[in-house]
Amino acid sequence: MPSANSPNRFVNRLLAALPETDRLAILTRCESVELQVGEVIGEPGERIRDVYFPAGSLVSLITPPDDHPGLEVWLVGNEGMVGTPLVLGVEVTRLRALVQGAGPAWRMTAEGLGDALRQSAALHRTLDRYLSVLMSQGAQMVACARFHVVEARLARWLLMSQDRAHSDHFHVTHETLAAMLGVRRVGVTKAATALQQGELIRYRRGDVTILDRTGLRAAACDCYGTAEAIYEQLLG
Amino acid sequence: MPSANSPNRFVNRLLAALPETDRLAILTRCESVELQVGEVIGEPGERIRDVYFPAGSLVSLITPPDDHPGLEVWLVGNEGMVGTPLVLGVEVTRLRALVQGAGPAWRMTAEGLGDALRQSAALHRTLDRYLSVLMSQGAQMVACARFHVVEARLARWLLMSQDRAHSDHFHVTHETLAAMLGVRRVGVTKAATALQQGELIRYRRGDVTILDRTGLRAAACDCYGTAEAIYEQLLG
DNA sequence: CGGTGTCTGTTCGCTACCGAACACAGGCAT
DNA sequence: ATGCCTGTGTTCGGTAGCGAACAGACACCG
Repeated sequence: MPSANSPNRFVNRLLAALPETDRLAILTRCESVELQVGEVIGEPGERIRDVYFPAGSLVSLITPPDDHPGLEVWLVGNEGMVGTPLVLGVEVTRLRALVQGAGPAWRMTAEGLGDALRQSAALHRTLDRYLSVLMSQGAQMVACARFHVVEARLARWLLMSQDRAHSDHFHVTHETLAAMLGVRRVGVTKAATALQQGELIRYRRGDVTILDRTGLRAAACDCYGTAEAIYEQLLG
Repeated sequence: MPSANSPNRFVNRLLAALPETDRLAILTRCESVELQVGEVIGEPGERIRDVYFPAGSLVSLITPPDDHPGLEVWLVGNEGMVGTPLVLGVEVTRLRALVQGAGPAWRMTAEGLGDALRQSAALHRTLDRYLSVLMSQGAQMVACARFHVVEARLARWLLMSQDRAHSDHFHVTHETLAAMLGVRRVGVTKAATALQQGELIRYRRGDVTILDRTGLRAAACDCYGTAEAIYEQLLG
């Protein structure tokens, strides 16, 4: 597991997969930014000004609370991108993009992305495939949110977060997790307590450490493995 | 509300939105087929051979049952298309496509779609927008499956089905509805009984008739209106 | 050093839904 | 008619999660 200052702290897998020339051309259009926890880089109904390719950072895409609390649909780290509607020529989003983990990301303007897509067929192909992955994973999330118990969903979230943040330690409160999973904070506390008693994780005032990744996989729902498999199949 | 043999029984809205010349060129690549209830026109993991543009027919896209019953993610009628991954250059699907309502559809081979996309920028643009709609509606479905009670979700399903089938009468059993909504049959029976007692619908051995559309809208969750609004905003 | 806000733990009664099982009615075939 | 299959209605005990409310524990700050 790479440490916080490992070399691939600045790598985004979508961009890394591109041919050298395309990648360099695209990176010159990008700006390197440091995302901060709690920062909102996209709001439902708003025009998308920039797209982000997270490197060490972690971003939640959340359905806006109509009558319900709110619910994370996708978790985006260095394997993905924020601002996908632009790839399809659509300038608005219906999801809130909330930074969950601080870290670097590559930022590009909407126009920059348009130019890049026109110039690099490889980029276009890669992002199209990524969209396809998101649709499959989204379908999976529907079932996950409907059928799986809080404890399993929490374990899944922690695993995905660890993968994307490239660290076995991160900061997130029960309250925040509850908002992601669409349950009460009490429900998270209960599930987290169980995971801690099973020596799978340790946490203390928002600082979560993953102790036993294998055990956590066993506690998580299959959605974790399935989601990873979908990605690897199309972009691995 | 158009009757079962109304003129737009053979119309697909995605195709209808195209400029005359593009539409005619595309329709020559299409074959008109009659889909039968229960027919499966796509299986998880399989290569997509054909895409379908339903006209009077109705198709459910369902997440495969891993440990759970199974759950409808999208309902596609004459406003949409089946086989969307191909638009993104991906040849496999992870969803089961099950025909819920018999009726006509336009069928095109995978190669035909590829050619059509290359020749008609308008088609490409339209389908890209449609994909964007699906992603937004999918995010909505995650929340709907998680938060809303069976009765509201059933009402929503009936409304969507009515819109897409262009008929206030169709055939679907409680058992089937249970599989769509991811609940037990008993749960559907209970909810359907309530709707029937409220004089919103009538049903008898699988034949459902919608009596009071306005009342049904009130009984349904907001996801109905939201999903329609998303579509209209981008493709209306 | 005490005060204040954040984070976590626990309790209460309540509801929607679950799994399983059984009863019954309409329609079709023999 | 008899029997069978499909579709619907009902019941039972059990559980995961809900809303609300409160209590303790830690951390920072003046």
